[in-house]
Amino acid sequence: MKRQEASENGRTGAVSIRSVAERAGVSIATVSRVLNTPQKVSQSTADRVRKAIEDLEYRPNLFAKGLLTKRSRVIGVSLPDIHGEFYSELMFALDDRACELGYHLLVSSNAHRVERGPGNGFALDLVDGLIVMLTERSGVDIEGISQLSHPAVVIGFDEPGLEVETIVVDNETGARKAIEHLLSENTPDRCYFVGAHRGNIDSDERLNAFCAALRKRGHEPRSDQIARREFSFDWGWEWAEGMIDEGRLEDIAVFAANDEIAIGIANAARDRGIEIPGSLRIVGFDDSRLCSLVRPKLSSVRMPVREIGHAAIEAIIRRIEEPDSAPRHARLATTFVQRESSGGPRSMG
Amino acid sequence: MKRQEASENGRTGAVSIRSVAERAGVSIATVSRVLNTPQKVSQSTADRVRKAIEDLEYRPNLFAKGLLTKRSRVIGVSLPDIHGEFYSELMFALDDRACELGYHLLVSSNAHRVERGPGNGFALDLVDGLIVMLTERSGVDIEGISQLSHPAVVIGFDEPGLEVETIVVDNETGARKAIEHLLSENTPDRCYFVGAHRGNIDSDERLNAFCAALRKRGHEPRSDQIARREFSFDWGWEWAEGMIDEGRLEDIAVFAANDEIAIGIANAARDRGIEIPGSLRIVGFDDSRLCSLVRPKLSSVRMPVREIGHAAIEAIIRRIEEPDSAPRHARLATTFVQRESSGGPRSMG
DNA sequence: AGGATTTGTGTAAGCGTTTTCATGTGCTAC
DNA sequence: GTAGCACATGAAAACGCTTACACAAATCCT
Repeated sequence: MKRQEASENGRTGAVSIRSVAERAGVSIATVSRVLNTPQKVSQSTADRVRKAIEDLEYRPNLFAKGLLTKRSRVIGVSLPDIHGEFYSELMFALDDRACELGYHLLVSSNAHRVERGPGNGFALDLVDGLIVMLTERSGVDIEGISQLSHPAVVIGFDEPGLEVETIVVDNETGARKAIEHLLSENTPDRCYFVGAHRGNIDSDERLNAFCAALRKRGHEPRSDQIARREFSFDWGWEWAEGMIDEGRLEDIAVFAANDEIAIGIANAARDRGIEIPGSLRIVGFDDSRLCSLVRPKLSSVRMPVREIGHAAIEAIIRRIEEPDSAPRHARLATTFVQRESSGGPRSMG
Repeated sequence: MKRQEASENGRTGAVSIRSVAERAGVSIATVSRVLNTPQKVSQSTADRVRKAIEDLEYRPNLFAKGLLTKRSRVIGVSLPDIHGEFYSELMFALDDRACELGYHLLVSSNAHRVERGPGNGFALDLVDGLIVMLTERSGVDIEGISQLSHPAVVIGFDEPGLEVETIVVDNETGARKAIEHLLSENTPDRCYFVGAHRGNIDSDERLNAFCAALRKRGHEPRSDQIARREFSFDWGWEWAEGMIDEGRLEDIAVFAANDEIAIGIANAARDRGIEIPGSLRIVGFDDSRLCSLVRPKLSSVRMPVREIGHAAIEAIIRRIEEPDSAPRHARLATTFVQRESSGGPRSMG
């Protein structure tokens, strides 16, 4: 209705700070102050200005503002090629907290675009800071990230003495609990690890926990107890088929590096009449929604996804607003969630 | 190393178009032309300027640029509270195409923030256009959306004579195929619909297709053949339990409005020893990854998620770049994917 | 060959803000 | 009374870029 009211100012149709100033009978400086430092403006003037702002439906031009302040209240988010529940949960968590704190999210899943170089993609220069999630150890370019002209927070990768803020998940805690649970009924030589390819940070850490637990029981893991390829249902299935063909998928325990692998294995086992958890005990990882959807319900290790998201936003905002504070390094715990697929003493959820 | 080279220009440390101009011995206008309209610049000058740009690692300030051009190459995306595979697939599709076309995504899942009003959230003024996805018929505020000062594209809602560009899924095509498939072995009076609450656009459309198919067979759907609550595993489960208690979950067919509901029903059935697809035939909707993970594999109707994403980006960019073109209205087909849970003649996937 | 055109470049006027500095007003304090 | 001060406001200078306009040099036409 009163949209795009022609400003007395003439020229451009858009309503600018100038139109507001004229309507309120003050200078543009005062309008600006009402918006940014109201305490510097008398009550009566402020009211008049606010009225004008409302009448005109004035909204400050963010480009002009950004030009001066070098701030956009936009956070760049670069996620790896992860799918499903994890992705959406993380995004919601990021978005949640960002909104709460008055920031916005500029996302690019195509992580490669973090690279700089004029002309190219990531509107790197629009954002106030960058959240980068990593899953692979290789091609990390942590150096590059920490030398960006913007503050950055890295999710998923940590290393002593890193200059950027980091947030990692402590795969070890939950994994150990899970494996010990398996070891309560299976001997170490009958426990298996099925994960993603070497180089995947999480898979590797989970494997480390696996090996450590076995060694603690005095058993050096044999190479055939460890299988690695990818985080997929098919890989789990295929591995299980192989094991079954060799008659080795019985009376063992499997620690899968994620839920999809675990379910692949479980499905193959069931199709071949192997009882879970009777003959085959399985634990997955991620505690995705899948766990309660499949039968038997899958024991798993919970990732604190929401917490990661919240922490990442808080971290990046801290770095944006207090660039000189020392970068922190957070480590969030994982927790074992026992369900049906691993049998054992107390059963829940 | 050569980061933040002090510009001969003095003042600010950052490298601006001015530093480049000085280094290349040209005016800033020429630098700008090299970047934006190279054909207006002689080859030799252009080379010199490009060299300077490279040396200085110059990157144009997007705020200044936006201030003039009123363009940011950023697209706002507002998604409803959807989770899981669908969300991530859609985001990837959007991101993919957006990147390809040189745009970026500013997302806000908290859709409410589309509302305008000064001071508040959505960096509405930074974006060149807006993609809004809707799932509920109520509170649509389509008017509001079409009156925004930016071009907009609506996903999921269409209505004759709408001023905004729209992209919807044709629930009907796939749904009809699915129901006809069920009707090939079950009589219309033994077919059930389990969906989300009235008002959810997709659930309602799927229900319509369900009713239409039954009527075409000369059967007016009884109210007990239709159950609605929400898109959740638990709802499916609960509904199935109720049916089982009344001894009515046998020798029937169920068309669930999404996969989660379907799986809830299937799990409840299996726990109670009802054979699928022997005694109970089920079809879900969405063709999510879940379908192949559960046993029996779930027949479903595929949503063209990638296509939606791509179409949305292309649409919004068209509206941004040719604001005067007539808004289009796309309707993307859904397709029935037969698996195990619905039995029937040919079995695949 | 001389004017008309084209081509390449520079000058300068903004774009809509924030912010420094100067100015003016009305106080308090001597 | 007037020096001193706090407070509210305005004028104007940036911020880094695009682009209309002006102008010189090179190119074209008859």
